Amino acid sequence: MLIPFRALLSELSRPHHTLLRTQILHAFIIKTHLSRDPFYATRLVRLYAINNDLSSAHQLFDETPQRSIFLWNSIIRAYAKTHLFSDAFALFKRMLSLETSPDNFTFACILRACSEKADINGLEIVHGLGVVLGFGLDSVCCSALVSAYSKLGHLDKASRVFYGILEPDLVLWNSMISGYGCCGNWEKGMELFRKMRELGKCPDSYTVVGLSIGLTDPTLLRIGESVHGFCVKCNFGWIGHVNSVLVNMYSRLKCMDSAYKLFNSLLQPDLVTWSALITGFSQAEQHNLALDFFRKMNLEGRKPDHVLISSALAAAAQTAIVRPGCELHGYAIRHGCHSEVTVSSALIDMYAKCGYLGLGMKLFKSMPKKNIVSYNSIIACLGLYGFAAEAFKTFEEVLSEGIRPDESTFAALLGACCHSGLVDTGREYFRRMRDEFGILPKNEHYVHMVKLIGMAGELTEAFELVQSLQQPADSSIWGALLSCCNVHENYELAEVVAENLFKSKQTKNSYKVMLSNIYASDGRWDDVQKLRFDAEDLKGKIPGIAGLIV
DNA sequence: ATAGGGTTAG
Repeated sequence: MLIPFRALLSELSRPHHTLLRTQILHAFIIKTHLSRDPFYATRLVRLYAINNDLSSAHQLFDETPQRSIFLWNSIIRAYAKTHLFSDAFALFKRMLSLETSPDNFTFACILRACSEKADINGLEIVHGLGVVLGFGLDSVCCSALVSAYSKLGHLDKASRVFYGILEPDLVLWNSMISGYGCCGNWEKGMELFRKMRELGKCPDSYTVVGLSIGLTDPTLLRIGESVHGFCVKCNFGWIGHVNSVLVNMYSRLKCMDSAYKLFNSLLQPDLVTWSALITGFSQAEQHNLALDFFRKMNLEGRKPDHVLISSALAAAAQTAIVRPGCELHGYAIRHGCHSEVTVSSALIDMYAKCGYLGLGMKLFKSMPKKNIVSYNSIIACLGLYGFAAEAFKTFEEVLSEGIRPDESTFAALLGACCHSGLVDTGREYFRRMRDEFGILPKNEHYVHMVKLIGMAGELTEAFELVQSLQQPADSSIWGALLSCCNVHENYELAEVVAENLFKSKQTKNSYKVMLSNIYASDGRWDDVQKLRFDAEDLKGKIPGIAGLIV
C-alpha cells in the first residue's frame, strides 16, 4: 500500500509523534524506498530521539548510505541531549575522519555537550578545532562558545569570543548577556543591554531572561522591577517562559508579594511557574504556604511532575517536621516517581533535615542508580550533622565510582568543614576544586570559605579573600563576613566592611539590616538610628526585618 | 523542494 506522498511529508513535518507512530512512519518509508534518502532519515532520527529511542535512531543512521550533514548533526544532537556524551563525541570523531566535514551547527552541538559535561579541556580543544576549520567568526559557533565558556565560569574567554565579533547577531548578544547573568555579573549584563539598544538591536524574550538570571541579591529589587517593566512594555507576557522566569526572579529577590501578584495575574500558569512560586515561598521561610500551594495545585487538577514534587519536598524539609514530607513520600510512590533521582535526593535531604538521618542513609543505600545529585545531598546532610569524616569518605566514593563531582559537591564539602571547623581541610578542598577539577568557585563557595576562615578568627584573611574576588561580592558573602565580625566582636572591621559596601552603587537596605543587627547587639542604638532605613519599605522583602522593627 | 541548529526557566 502506498500512502500519498504529500500526506507522508506533512506527517513527517509534525514536530511530535509517539514512538508507535514513528515506527509506522518508518515502516512506510522503508516500503517506498525513501529511507535511503537522507532527508527522510533525518526526520525519523529526530522523531526517534524525541521518543528516547536512540538505538533505533542509531540503527537508522547506520543503514542510511548517504549521510548528509543534517543527518550527522541530528544524531549527534540526539546523543548530546540525552547526556550520552561519549557517544556524541565518538560520532564527532568518526565524522572528522570521513569525507563529510562538520559545519557550524555540528560545532554548536559539541560545544554545548562540553559545557554540559563540565569539560573545559575538551571545550578548548573543540574551540581550537573550530577556528582551524574556519568557524572562528561564525555566529552560530560563537554563540555556542560564549554560552559554553560562561556556563563553566570562564567569563574572560567568553567575552574574548564575543568582542571578537564585529556585528553580533541577536542570539550572540543574548548569549553574552546571559553569560554575564549566570556568572553573577549583572552590571556588565546591563551595560551590554544598553549598548545593544543604542545600536538599534531589538531585544527579545531571551534577552530579558539573560538579564534577570543575574539578579540574585535582594538589594537589586529595583532593577528586577525595571526588567519586569520592560517585559510589560514589550508585551512579552504571553511568551511562556518569561512569566516563570520573572516569578523566579522575584523569589530570588525575596519579594514574594510581587512574585505572587504576577503569578496570580496569569490565566494558566504552567508547571515551571507553579514550581518557581512554591520554591520561592519555601526559600522565603514560608514553608507552610509553599505546601499549601502544592495542595492548591492538586486541587486545581494540575498534575505535578517529579521536579515539582522535589520542590514540595524541599519545602517540607524546611519545616523540620517529618509528617508533611512523609505524606509527600507516599504521594511520590503513588505517582510512581519516587525512584526518580531528583525525588529520591530530595527525600534523603528531607528525612535528614527532619532529624532522620538514618532514614535518609537507608534510602540512599537502596537507590539503584545514584548520580552526583544524590551524592551531593548525602554529603551535605552528613556535613550538617557534623559527620565530616563520613562526608569526606562519601566524596572518595564518588571519585572511585568515576562520577565527576560538581560545584554543589564542593559546596557540600566546604559546608561540612564549616560545621566542624576544619579550616585546613576546607582550604584543601577549595584548592582541589579549582586545580584538580577545574571548577571555578561561585558565591556559595566563597560564603563557606569566608565563614570558615572568619569564624576561626582570621578576620583579616577573610576580608582579603572577599576583596580579591574578580566579581563584585554579593551580600551573602558580605553577610558571612559581617557575622564573623560580630562573633569576634570586631566592630571596627564590621564598619569597614559596611563602608566598602555603601560605596557600591546598589541600594543597600539589606546591608543596613545586617549592620544594624551588629549595632543593636552592641547596644549602639544611636548608630542604628543613623542608618535610617525605611523599615516599612523593607517589610516582606528581607526575612528577619520584622524582628528588627519591633 | 524539503531538512539540522546556536541563546532561556522550576
